[in-house]
Amino acid sequence: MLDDEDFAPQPNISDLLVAQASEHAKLADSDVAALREVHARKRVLTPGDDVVHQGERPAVAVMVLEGMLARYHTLSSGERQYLSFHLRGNLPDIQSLFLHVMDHSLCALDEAVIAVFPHDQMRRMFLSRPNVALAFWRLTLVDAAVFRQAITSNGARSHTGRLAHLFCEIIVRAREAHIANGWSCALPLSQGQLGQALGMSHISVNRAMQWLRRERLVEFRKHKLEVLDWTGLARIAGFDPTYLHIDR
Amino acid sequence: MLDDEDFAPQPNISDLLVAQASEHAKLADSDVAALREVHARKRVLTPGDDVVHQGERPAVAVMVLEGMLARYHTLSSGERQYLSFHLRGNLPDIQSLFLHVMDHSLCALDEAVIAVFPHDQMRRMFLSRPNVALAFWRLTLVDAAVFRQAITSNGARSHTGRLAHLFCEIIVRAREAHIANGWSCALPLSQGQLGQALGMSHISVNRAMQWLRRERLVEFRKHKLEVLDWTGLARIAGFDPTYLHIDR
DNA sequence: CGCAGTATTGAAATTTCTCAAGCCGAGTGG
DNA sequence: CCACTCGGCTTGAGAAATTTCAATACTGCG
Repeated sequence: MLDDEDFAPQPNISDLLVAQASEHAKLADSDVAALREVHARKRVLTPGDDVVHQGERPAVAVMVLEGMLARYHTLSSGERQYLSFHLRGNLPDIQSLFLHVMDHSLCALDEAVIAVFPHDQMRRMFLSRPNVALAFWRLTLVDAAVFRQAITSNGARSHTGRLAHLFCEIIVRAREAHIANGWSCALPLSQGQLGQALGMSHISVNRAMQWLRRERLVEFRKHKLEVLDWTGLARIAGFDPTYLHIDR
Repeated sequence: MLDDEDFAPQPNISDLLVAQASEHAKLADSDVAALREVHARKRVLTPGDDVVHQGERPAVAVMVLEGMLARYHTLSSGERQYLSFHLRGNLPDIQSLFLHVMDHSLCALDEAVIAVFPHDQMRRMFLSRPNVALAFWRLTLVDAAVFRQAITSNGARSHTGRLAHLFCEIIVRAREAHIANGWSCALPLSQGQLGQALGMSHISVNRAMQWLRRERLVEFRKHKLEVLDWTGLARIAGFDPTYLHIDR
């Protein structure tokens, strides 16, 4: 069977991991070498596949290589609340290294490919290479900042504001991860799922979407997001990219 | 002027810091010694005082000694969204060590006392004592888990569910921090502020509160929370303490 | 005592959700 | 190639939840 790499070159796992860490701390050559020592397995997911489930105690952590993953809570009612979305390079369950039982689940939203790292290898590396630990720590801190924004979106923004804000965040992060095409990128979510992320019904999502469309701010069709008017969209969203901490 | 300690013995700063770190990682004697080397300043706050403000680049991090602090976002409209509440022992802006510009503010909710630690001392310690770094890392991960719950509360729970959930979280954390008195503890928030935390109007908070009261689940008067029926409250809230990761 | 901030109440205005139906496009099997 | 189905999108309208507005208590404090 042919590997994807024959068609669309996938980033090398180690390269991506090093790139990710380097965004968050100044690494010495020895740090980079240590990172390259980490042994990863690749895994392909189909839409809806759970990587880990709420309550489990995983022994591995993953990095997104292709496609999109999401974290979500399952309420006792069975209702689902999406918590965050994860693009190439993200490590959406790195916290499981230290928080042993999962307080949420992680699933694939589309056809996705992930790299799987054993916990013990990572832990060993963090103890021997404090710099690397700090890099990944910072990465989890940015995660937390994104959660904070979501609280504010769900708590204080209008429906259109929420949707616009999510679109802003996704496109900025996609561009940052070099998986955007100018001002458009993949966003494999239905309106129903958007509702489960933003705390609104799919009907409300639909109406907010139409408003953004009528104002010629964004286009969203067939799982593809296209920002038509960045300035306008960011204004409606009240979007301030500070919280993504793309500086260091 | 008399020090508070003459009346209500305040925990020693170093002890509290060590206790906090020990909850999250197994520390060697040398780790503890290093922690005790950190030099802290004490600071007293009055209700409403900001410790750091959104946009600033603090050079220090703080730990709560007495009273309660809160993180919050300020929207362009001027509206405020509370993000989290912090009790004795919490380090509510430790992330500022690595995320240099604050994406939110931190304020005192009542008369509060904090310990102030210079960033550079902490950073030095983290590099020389990876174990300690891991302990504080874990602490920020629990923080993130609490944010995730807040997303779900604001997004998917009923009004009474949200209020009940917040109450559950606060009482559990207060008991954990040994600042509760059985099933009651301080909670220096007005109904309006609760609304700004839970994404609902103060009227709705009032009505949810009355419902919880009528059901004899909780009592909340004069900034004091009293849980009358823990099981009932937790059921209404859909509260599962897993996310607080009080295990290790 | 009176002020300021908070809590409470009722009712109208508004938003949001639910329900129900129709539509559209992609994929399937005859 | 077309009819059919399924899922997701769209629309409208009534029901329900929520907010806003307005007025009235209550409380601690100077």
